[in-house]
Amino acid sequence: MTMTTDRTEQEIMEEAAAMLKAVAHPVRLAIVGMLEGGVRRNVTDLFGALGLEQAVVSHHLAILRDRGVLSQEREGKHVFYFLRHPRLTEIVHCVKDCCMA
Amino acid sequence: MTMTTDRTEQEIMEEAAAMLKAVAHPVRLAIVGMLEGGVRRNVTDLFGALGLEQAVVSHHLAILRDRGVLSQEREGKHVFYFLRHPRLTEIVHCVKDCCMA
DNA sequence: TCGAAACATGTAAATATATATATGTGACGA
DNA sequence: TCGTCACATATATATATTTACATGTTTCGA
Repeated sequence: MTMTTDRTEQEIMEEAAAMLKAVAHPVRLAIVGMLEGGVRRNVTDLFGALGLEQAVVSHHLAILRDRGVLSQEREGKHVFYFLRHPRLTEIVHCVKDCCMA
Repeated sequence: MTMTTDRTEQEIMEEAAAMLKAVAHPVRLAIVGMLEGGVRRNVTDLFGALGLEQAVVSHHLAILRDRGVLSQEREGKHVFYFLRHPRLTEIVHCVKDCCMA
């Protein structure tokens, strides 16, 4: 008899909220938006486009990675980041649209 | 010559992140989920269904109201809450799905 | 108009997050 | 193997959020 990890609704809400919290920051929201459509971008690319310091962006990338939003892959000297769940850009569009309206 | 309030991309991201932050909490995520489809629910109804104290739920409702997520309307002794932007439940579904996967 | 029902707000302590800056580490080429 | 490019992590302080609990306000019916 396998023990399925059926989380309670409350546990699911806690995990979902934790992931959402990771995205709920202006810089991190922008990063997620920049990775739409399965795009992979390295740190230099990202911090250049964002106009922020490298350490700042690395810090935010670490938060997104640790909370399950992003994955990373090294290619030589560069580390590329991409969305673990491509659907997550829906959140960016939805919240931006709701803000504008 | 009318002065259109064209916010910078950064300002939009800040507003969007602030709204997202309001939703990024297990209790508030649950509340938003309970208001899907234009449903209106009063405070007694909500704190009963959530199994939480009245003051706790009122506190979270105030955060959601102040950040533009919910609207309220009084009807006699009851205050009904509902989503200002019905689309926001998309966020609940999206983040829950991504968490499960 | 008094009391109770329904809801809101205030306060304080614990905890988490943000921001800035400094330093550390891994990979590659000369 | 040494230097540098690309990136990660550490640390400290400031600020915000969470949580719990107490108290305040509004509305309606008796």
